Amino acid sequence: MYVQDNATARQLLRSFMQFDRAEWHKRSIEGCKPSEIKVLLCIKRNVAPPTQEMKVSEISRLLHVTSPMVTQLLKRLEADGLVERHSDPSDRRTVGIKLTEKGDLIATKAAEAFFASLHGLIEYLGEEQSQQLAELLISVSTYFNGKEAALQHTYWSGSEEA
Amino acid sequence: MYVQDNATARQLLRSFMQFDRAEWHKRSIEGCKPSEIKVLLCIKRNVAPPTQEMKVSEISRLLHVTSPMVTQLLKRLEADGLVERHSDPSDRRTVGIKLTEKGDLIATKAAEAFFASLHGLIEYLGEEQSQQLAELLISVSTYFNGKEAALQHTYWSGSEEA
DNA sequence: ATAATTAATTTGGTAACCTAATTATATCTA
DNA sequence: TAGATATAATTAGGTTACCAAATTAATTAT
Repeated sequence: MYVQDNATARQLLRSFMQFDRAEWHKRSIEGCKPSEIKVLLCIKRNVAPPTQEMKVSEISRLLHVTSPMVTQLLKRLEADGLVERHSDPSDRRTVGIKLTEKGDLIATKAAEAFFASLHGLIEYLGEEQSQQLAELLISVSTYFNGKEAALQHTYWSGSEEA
Repeated sequence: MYVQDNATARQLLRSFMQFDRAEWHKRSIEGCKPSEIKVLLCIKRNVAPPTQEMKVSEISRLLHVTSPMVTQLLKRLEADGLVERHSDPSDRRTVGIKLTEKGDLIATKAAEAFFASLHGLIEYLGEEQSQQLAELLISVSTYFNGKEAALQHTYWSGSEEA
């Protein structure tokens, strides 16, 4: 059984392993660790216009990490002067989180670096193949993580959660 | 600049993030952690016929992890009775590593689980798309990690290192 | 015979996550 | 409206998967 497919399965597995080791998001930028950069970008891309602030729970949901993890990351970012926390007067359990000027600058630089790298990739693969790749990877995520996962948005998606 | 491509770049980034979170190799099997399973499979797939043994340095090279890491993993696997170490009499600095019967059994089970999951994926995506995906991911790795990376084999590749 | 090299190991980190328990506040209910 | 319940964030402590530097032991090269 599966004799014919074995070659494809092995190729796939090998390609997954290699992609896993690929350094597309493992670099520190301006002294920020990858996980910290993700938080900065998440805030930059998802703040609501009136206050320009986000809640811990929103970041947690968008990045798919627990709120204790978000708290820890924010603690470091605050110590580095990249975000500010203000206790929300309308619900004092929550905290409004906002990028500082410095934090915004680093987020911008990080986004530029990410997109420059991606544009290089798109040039390398070609527009059409790049789009196909994105579609295929979403299908793979759907297959492995169940349908919900593929519908969830990450921090760089401009659109809102369903 | 890059205005047209921005949508593609964002889609790509989102697909990468989602794939990153996909649980295709994050499961423990039979009490073995993912990293331990990788070592077991690496040994099973790459042992040389005469002795059925491997060296730490070979595992390290094939899995792209440092030898101290391999040593640590082997220590746990040995404690669980899944591998055996024999000091090689022809070069007593090195150690021959071999799966025990129990280790071989778990490696077999792990491989079966991996491939069952992959065959499901191939069915889901279709044979042709699966192959295209594998090729695209290898291209992406080449782009991000440099040409050498794409030529290196992982533990499931039946073929030998170049 | 000594120096240099190599293989594996020990030691002591780090990054990125997690769960459980705690604290403070808000909301619901009797 | 007082007490019970729920929710947001944090603190505390643990895990996995890695790494670099130093060490030990054995081999090879001068």
